[in-house]
Amino acid sequence: MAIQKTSREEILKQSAKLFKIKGYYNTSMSDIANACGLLKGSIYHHFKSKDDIGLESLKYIHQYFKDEIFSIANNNTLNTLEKIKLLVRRTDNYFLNSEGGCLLGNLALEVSWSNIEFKNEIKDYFLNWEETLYKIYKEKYSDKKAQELSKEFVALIQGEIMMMNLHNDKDRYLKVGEKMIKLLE
Amino acid sequence: MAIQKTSREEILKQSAKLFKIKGYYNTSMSDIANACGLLKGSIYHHFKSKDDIGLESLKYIHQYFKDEIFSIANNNTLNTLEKIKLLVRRTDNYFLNSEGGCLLGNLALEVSWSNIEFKNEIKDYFLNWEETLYKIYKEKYSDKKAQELSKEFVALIQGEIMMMNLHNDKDRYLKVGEKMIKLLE
Amino acid sequence: MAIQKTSREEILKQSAKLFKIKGYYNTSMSDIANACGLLKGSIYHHFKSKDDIGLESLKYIHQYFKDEIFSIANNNTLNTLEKIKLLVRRTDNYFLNSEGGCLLGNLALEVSWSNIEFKNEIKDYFLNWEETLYKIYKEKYSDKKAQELSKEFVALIQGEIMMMNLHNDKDRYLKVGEKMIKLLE
Amino acid sequence: MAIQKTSREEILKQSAKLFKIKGYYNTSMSDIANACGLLKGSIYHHFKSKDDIGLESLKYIHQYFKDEIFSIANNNTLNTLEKIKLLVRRTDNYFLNSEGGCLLGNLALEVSWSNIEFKNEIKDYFLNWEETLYKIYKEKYSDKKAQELSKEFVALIQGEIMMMNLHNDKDRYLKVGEKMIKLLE
DNA sequence: AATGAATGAGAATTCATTCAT
DNA sequence: AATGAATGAATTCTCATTCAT
Repeated sequence: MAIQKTSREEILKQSAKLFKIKGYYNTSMSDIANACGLLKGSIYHHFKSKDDIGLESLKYIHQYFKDEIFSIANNNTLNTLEKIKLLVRRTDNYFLNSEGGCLLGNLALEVSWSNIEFKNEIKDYFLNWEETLYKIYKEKYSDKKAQELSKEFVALIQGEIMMMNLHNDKDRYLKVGEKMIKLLE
Repeated sequence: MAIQKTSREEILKQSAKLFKIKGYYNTSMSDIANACGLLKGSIYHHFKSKDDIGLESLKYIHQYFKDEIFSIANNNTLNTLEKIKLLVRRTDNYFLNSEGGCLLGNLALEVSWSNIEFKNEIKDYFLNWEETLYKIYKEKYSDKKAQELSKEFVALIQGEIMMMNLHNDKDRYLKVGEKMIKLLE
Repeated sequence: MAIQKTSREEILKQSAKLFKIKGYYNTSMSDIANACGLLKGSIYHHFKSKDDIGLESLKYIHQYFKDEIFSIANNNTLNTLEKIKLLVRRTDNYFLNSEGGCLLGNLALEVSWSNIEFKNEIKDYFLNWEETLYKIYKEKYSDKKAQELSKEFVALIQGEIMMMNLHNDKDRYLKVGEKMIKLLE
Repeated sequence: MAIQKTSREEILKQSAKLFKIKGYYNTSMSDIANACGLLKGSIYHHFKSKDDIGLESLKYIHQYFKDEIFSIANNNTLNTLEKIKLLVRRTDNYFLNSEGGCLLGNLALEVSWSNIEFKNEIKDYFLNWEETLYKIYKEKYSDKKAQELSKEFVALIQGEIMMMNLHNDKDRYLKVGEKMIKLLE
């Protein structure tokens, strides 16, 4: 997920991982400090609060998706099928290789009630994702159909990630990607 | 003052609601006691720990689904279409009228890593749900197709509940029910 | 230790046993109720507080010693040697057959600082014990020697009970009794 | 406010004192914190639990005895009589000048049933003490007699400390030391 | 006498945060 | 930047006690 540049980034990576697996409220500043090889107090050199880390880690992952995945829709050097294939590959790569699924999705249910900033970041992320798929499906489908497909796939992916976490089985999740591609073949 | 103020079931109802909205770790025993009009300590008369309440509330909602929704698949007085329509109506009724969506789904991502008993209860719930849909779709579709549809709908419903919570918009969620019915018309 | 007459006595027996083994502060009213097959609340029908039970259980065991052991010194049907032998037999019987040693001795160090009534009861018990031995040794030894022997044996017995509890070995404790007898043979 | 207010050792000293006087279960973390001029929570910076403090305080006092008292047996610059005299002086010094008698002895009866680690530390302490006396008495007595004397004195000292605490009278306790010395004159 | 729900104070422990060094 | 001692509020849980039934 990019090379480590700063301690700040390392902290975000480690906390994103912990939040995803253990949940936001169940992850303590000690857990984060431990994971980074720091002491609790030292974290406050980089972030002003736990909520700050929470929001920044959401933004960090969101940015990663923007850079690596959502940008594909605007890549004019690829045709429609190539776009969706690349998108699926990159998405799978993230969700399958990083333990615990989707940070923004996992936190959506836990924190969006209590922290409006978190909720907005998460909403924004999913809207960006829908928009990305919409742009790609628009190349072959009607506006209405593209709208429908993009929204449904985003929801379905989240649902299947939940099931993948529970049942330790990647098959159903992978089927979604295949289905997304098939519709553009 | 030894008059029974609160039943075990009332505590489960209140905590299920709180867990769903605020999350498990972010809900304190004080929150639960407050919601029940009791003092913190009094809760321990009914449950031996917070985890006990957590597990029992999952079981309580799971049982509600078994009784009210999953049982529909075995109701021989209804035809296939009537079954799915009743199931969708009852499901909508629960998810739309109780704030915060689906307890088992919401907690799935937050707690299943840290509490294996919670995870097993949640897995079981989703398997029961899939089985229910499978039985109904089997009446019209092949085994394979019925399997696929049931699993996909369960995941999709969870995904759409997540989106409904985020975007405060019931339309997408309601579309899933319509789609479930249409496939059996 | 006498036949059960009342629930009250049963509660005292059970709490004496628990206090001896677990300590006073580490024994809860629940523990006592459990051991008696009662519920917590029911105990308050018989005793007005935990301290009440504590004090009464000390008195109960003290009374048992008065009746069964300390009275031996005044029994004119026995000669000196018979007295000490009976006393040792009865003492051994109590300390070896009831788990955990000597209630009054065990609690002496734990509670006498915080509860003056407890402390006085325990002091009285040990003074009665010393006096008993004194009377017997006076039959053969000088006043001064009898004083010394009685005090030393009481202390030594307590020390050896402590060691018996720790090392699970009755030999050293039993030696004290033998020594007590030998001095009067 | 991050200046070190209290060292680990200071906490051990204060808790050893409190445990000795009030008992282990009757001493709260607040009591300990108060005695150290800290807040409850701050103690956890130094120790991970109350049991941890309990065990470490036992070890701390045990170590003090090893360093200051038990080591005397191996001091080849002293003759037998000098050894026992120094040992008695140092022992008296500890038991008479520190309120409440002997930590390990006081806790022996209260906690050894419920905490096996405590029990083992306490057993070890008394075995070390016996061994120390054994080595010294061996210089003048037979193996068997030395064994007997060492064990008896250790038990007797504990018994007399209990009586000293109860009756507020040091005379009996001091007699034990005199007796220990007389046997080597 | 016994029950069992409720109380309220207090227990041990955790946690986010601060700050002098 | 990092440390680590300290804070103080909050958390889970326990306990002795009360009292209507």
